Parts: sequence; C-alpha cells; structure tokens
Amino acid sequence: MNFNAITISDIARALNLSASTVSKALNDSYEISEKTKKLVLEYARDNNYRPNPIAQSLKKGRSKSIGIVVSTIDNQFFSQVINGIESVAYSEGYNVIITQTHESFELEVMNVNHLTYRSIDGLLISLSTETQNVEHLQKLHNQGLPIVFFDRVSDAIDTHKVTADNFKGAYDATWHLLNSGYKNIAHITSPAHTSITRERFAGYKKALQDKGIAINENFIKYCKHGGKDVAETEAALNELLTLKEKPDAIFTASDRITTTVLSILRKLKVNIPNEVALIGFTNTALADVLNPPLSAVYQPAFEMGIKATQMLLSIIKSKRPVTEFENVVLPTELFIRESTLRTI
Amino acid sequence: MNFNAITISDIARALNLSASTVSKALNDSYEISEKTKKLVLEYARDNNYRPNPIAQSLKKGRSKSIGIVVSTIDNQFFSQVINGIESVAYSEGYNVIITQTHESFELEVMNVNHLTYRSIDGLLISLSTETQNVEHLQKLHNQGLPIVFFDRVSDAIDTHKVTADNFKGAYDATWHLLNSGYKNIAHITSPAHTSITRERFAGYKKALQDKGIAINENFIKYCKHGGKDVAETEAALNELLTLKEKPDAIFTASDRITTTVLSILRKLKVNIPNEVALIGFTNTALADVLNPPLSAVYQPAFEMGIKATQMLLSIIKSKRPVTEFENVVLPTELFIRESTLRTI
DNA sequence: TTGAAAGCGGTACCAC
DNA sequence: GTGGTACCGCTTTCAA
Repeated sequence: MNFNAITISDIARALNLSASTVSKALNDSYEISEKTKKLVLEYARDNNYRPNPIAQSLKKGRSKSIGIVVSTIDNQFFSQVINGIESVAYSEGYNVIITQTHESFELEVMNVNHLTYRSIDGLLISLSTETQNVEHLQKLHNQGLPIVFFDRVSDAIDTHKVTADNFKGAYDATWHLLNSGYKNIAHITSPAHTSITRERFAGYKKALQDKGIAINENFIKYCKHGGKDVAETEAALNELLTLKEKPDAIFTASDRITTTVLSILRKLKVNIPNEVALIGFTNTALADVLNPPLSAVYQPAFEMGIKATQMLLSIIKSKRPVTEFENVVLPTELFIRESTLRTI
Repeated sequence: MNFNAITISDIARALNLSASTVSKALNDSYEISEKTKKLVLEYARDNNYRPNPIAQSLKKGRSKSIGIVVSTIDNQFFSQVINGIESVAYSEGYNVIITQTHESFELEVMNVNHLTYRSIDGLLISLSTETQNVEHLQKLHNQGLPIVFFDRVSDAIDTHKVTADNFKGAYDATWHLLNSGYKNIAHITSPAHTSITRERFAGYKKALQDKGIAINENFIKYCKHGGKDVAETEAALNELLTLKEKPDAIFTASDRITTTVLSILRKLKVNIPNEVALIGFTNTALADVLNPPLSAVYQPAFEMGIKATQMLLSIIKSKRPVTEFENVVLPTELFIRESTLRTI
C-alpha cells in the first residue's frame, strides 16, 4: 500500500497539464520550460508527491532492490556485513532483500530463485557450505544478472569478489601459536570444497612449513555443516582430544566453530591455554570478556559489505556490459589474548 | 530485472487464447473449462512461467512486502527477532525490508517514510530509544497501514503488540539477587520513557518492595542512548562505583548495556560476583563462556518475531478493518550462572 | 514546448 | 466458457 496518494495525473489535473509534461518536468527534461518545471516541482513538493516505485519498476524493468544470500543473519560476521551492505544500498535508494541458506544447498537454490522471481537488480551472495555446484548462479550470470560474491566465493563464475585475506589471517594465527611455543596445532574447519576453507588451510599449512613442521593429517578436522550443529564440532573435538599425541593448540576456521569449541572445552574443564590453546576466526564483540579472553582473527565485515555493494551497484549502473572484474581482498586483524598465552 | 522472460501474453499467443483467459486459468477461475485450465497450467509449468510480482503489485495495490524497523541488526536480540520474522514472512510469500534507527528518532522517522514510500503492506516496529512522539506512525495507522509493535511499544497507538514479560523478567532477576544475599542492587537502564525501561524498572522495584527494601535513587542510572555509546555506560557505572555506599550487585536492562558493563568491570578488575554481582537482559549465546559466566534474563526473540509477523499478516489479510487488538506477552527465561553466585 | 497515446504485465469487468 | 478492454502509475516515443 502506498500512502502517498498523489500521482502524476493528480498533478496534471491540478495544473491543467498533461501527465507526460508533468513526468518530464519532474525528471528535469530539457524539453520542458523553466516556468512549467518550477510550477510542477513546487506543486509536487507542497503536496508531498512521491513517485510510485512499483509503477517505475514495472515501466523501467528494474526494481531498485538487491538480493542478499547469507548462511544466517544471526551471526556476528554476517550481521556486520549486512550492516555494511545496507548502509550503501540505502543511501543509493536501493532496498535489500535478505535470505538465509542455513548452510543448505537446496535452500540456496530456492532463495536465489525466489530473489530473481522478485525481480532483483543484482545479487550479493556468500555460498552455503554445502554448495559445490553453481549452475543456478551461472545461468543467471549468463543472462546478465549482476552478481558479486563475498566471503565464500566461487571460482567458476567470473565476476567481482570481495573476501578477507583468509590466507594471511590463518597464517598469522598459526604463526602466532608457533611463536608462542605451541607445536601440535590442530585445525577445525568447514568442508574442504569451500573457498574460505581452502584459503585458511593454505595459510595454516604455510606457517607450519615455514617453521619446518610437517602437517599431521590427524590434526585436520572438517565439520560438514560448517559448525552449524554443535554435535559435529563436538565430534571433531573429541577425536582430537583422544589422539595418542594430543594437540596443544587449536586453530578454528569460523565464527561458529570457534565459539562452540570454546564452550565445549570449558564444559570438559580443559585448561585453556595451558592444556590446549585456542585461536579462531570470529567477529564477536565479546572476545575480550570470554573465559579466557579469546585470541581471534577478525574480519572487516562491515567494510566487506560496503565494498561488495559498491561493486554491485557499479555493475548495475554500468551502461555497457562489464567484463573486467576485480577481486578485492581485505586485511584481517589478529587479536592476541589469553587463550593463546601460556601461563605455566 | 526479472529473468523469467515468459509472460501471460506469451502463453496466450502460444496457445491461441486471450490474455484474460490465461490469467483466469492461472488463477483457477470457475469460468474456465478444465480442459483449457489444464492446457494453460501445463504450458506455464513447462515453460517455467512466473507471474511478474511487480505487475501484480501495481495492479492490486499491494507489494507483498513488509517493513521492519529495529535499532540495529548487529545485535543478538534483534537478529533473532528478524530471523523469526523472516521465517513466517517468507513462507507466506512476503519480503521483508529491514531498516535500522541506530537509536535515533530522526532516522526512525526517515526509515518509516522511506518504507511507506516503498509501498509496504505492513510495518513491524520496535521504537528507537529516542522516540517519545509517535505522530509519524499515528498518521499512517489512521490511514490504515497495518502496524504491529514489538519489544519497545507505544501506548499511544492501538494495535497488536508483542513484548517479552519485562516486568517478570526484571522481577525474577532482582529477586534472585536478593535471595542470593545481595542488598544494594543498582539498575542501569535505557531512558525512562521507553516501554521496556518502565516495565523492567517496575519489576525491579516490586521485587525490592516485596523484600521490604527501599529504593535508593542513587542506584538507578539511565543511559540516554540505550547503551549505544560505551561512554554513557561507563559514566553510569563510574557514578555507581564511586558512591559512598557502593552497590553490591547490578541489574542491567538491555543487551548492549549488559555486555558493556561486564567488559568495563573486567577492565577495572572488579571481582564479579564477590565485589559486584551482575545480571542482565541479554540474548547472547555466549553467556556460558563469558568470564564469569553471566546470569541472564533471556527473551524469546525468535518467537517474538514469529508472533509479531503472524499478527501483522492477520491484519493485512483481514477483509474488514481490524479494531480488536491483542497484547501478547511472552515469558522470559532466567539463567543463573556464576556472575551472581558469591564464592566468598 | 507541450500533449496524446502506447505499453510495462497483470487483473477484472462486461460482452458475447 | 472465452475474449475485449480498461486500468494500476509512470515513461517514452512521436506528433502537434
């Protein structure tokens, strides 16, 4: 329902003009005399005229809304990204329509379909952990739908992408553990096929290599659903803690896995960091007041949202098809706190 | 952009029917023969026909989208509410458009205007802490825009409302402190004019009265911006900690204030709970692993979102004007953890 | 410089 | 049972 009752024809009637003249005047067309423009604009202003965006959309074939696909909104990292997205979209007159995959490929496909069916002008997406096949996006991309990937990206589609420097973030975290005297560093992460998992694993591996430490395959644990279920994280952790040669530190690769591991370790009364140190990717504002304060790799989520949206809008607004794409990598931040600082 | 190119007239042309016949067939009108319906529906299915929602909106005067106004999405409580809202809205074919006030009255008015200008079918709103005047909503409500308040509601407008049982939540928290031996209980909260502040304060007061303890006005501190700025929470806390008669416990009234107070107390090396106990409203999933584990009043945020949306959709779908309104109050949950359990 | 008219994709009223 | 047509509000030729 649009509660701004006044339309172009109302103005036309009131001023004894035609609808087309009013439309042109409102759009500052060169065809219209200054006098008429002034008349129309004043009347419009005084009567609080607002063009009906739905009529405009129908006519122009664009909706001024962009679709967002994330795993879940109830997650510090994503809510911060969305915050960034909204700040740009909103100031440019775009709505956002947010959908959640809950890490399910099926839901991702459904959401993407729903969004295009709702006539979005562009799509911002972070793939679900389950997603291995991006045909549903490839098709739309080929048809000309502007798409920008952020966070979990796909190599298969050539378009703008924004990610955190996952490699360096993981490298820094692992390096910090090594320099703090930890030697048996485990890694709990999402399925191996997601981009962030690969990049973070590579950083972890490189740091170990640079210290001349061989990778212990028993120390690498994958959570099929990216830690969505506590059970899978618990299972991974149990496997690590029952190894003959137990790890003395754990590097976790995602927000949810990190906090779940912390919570389970506490429940098991495992001393952090003396028995096992913990560092992980997380964007929680509470890292400081956790027990123990949690060493963390922080991603510039808000900035990621801003950058992704700017890129998307640049494609949407471009007159000619965009064929040159950028791959923006934003720096992560390493916060060292007590969870990785041995006291004994 | 709608990438489902096929339209009603495409179908009409292909089947040698008129657009109106096709439209009626698709809408399962009794006027159309089974044979034609079958023909049309099959063709539509096979060609993946999707009605253009924008054209439908324009014609029917409704957009199938609902507006949401919250203070900020980057907050556990609100992201959980939105999660609930989306789960219902989405399954009923509605989009949601989320806007944030960042606790500013001016932004709230802007957002509400923007939303109506985007032709929403209904509005779900939690007022900003600054909001004292609801004329911007009153006007729309009078014009017939369905509105449902949740969390921070307004008495001035008669419509459906969903809140947590703020009184009981506050009463329970205070009562628990009293029963744990705390006597000088401070209260840090949002501005006195918001509904949640009043209700939570009333619960706090009643618990003290029931124990025969007089209210100490020095123990009540208000944060003008609901704790949005750390500085104001810090100031409130400092005032409490420098009183001659210091409080031995603090009851905080909102998510942000609660976590900020915890963080400042830790920074000041105040022993919780032996020097000062802390309990507060918060929906963080991390309460268990904070230092110390935080006693908390938890609100059923997801359920609140669901209920509010169901109520809103019932107004939207109602054939006749709705004049009987419900005031739903959902129970809070009290979690007792170490931050309120003296060890010495 | 202004206006008439067509059309975006549906829906609904009224003929036939 | 089916089709013609007007219309939702705006934009955009094309003609005047």
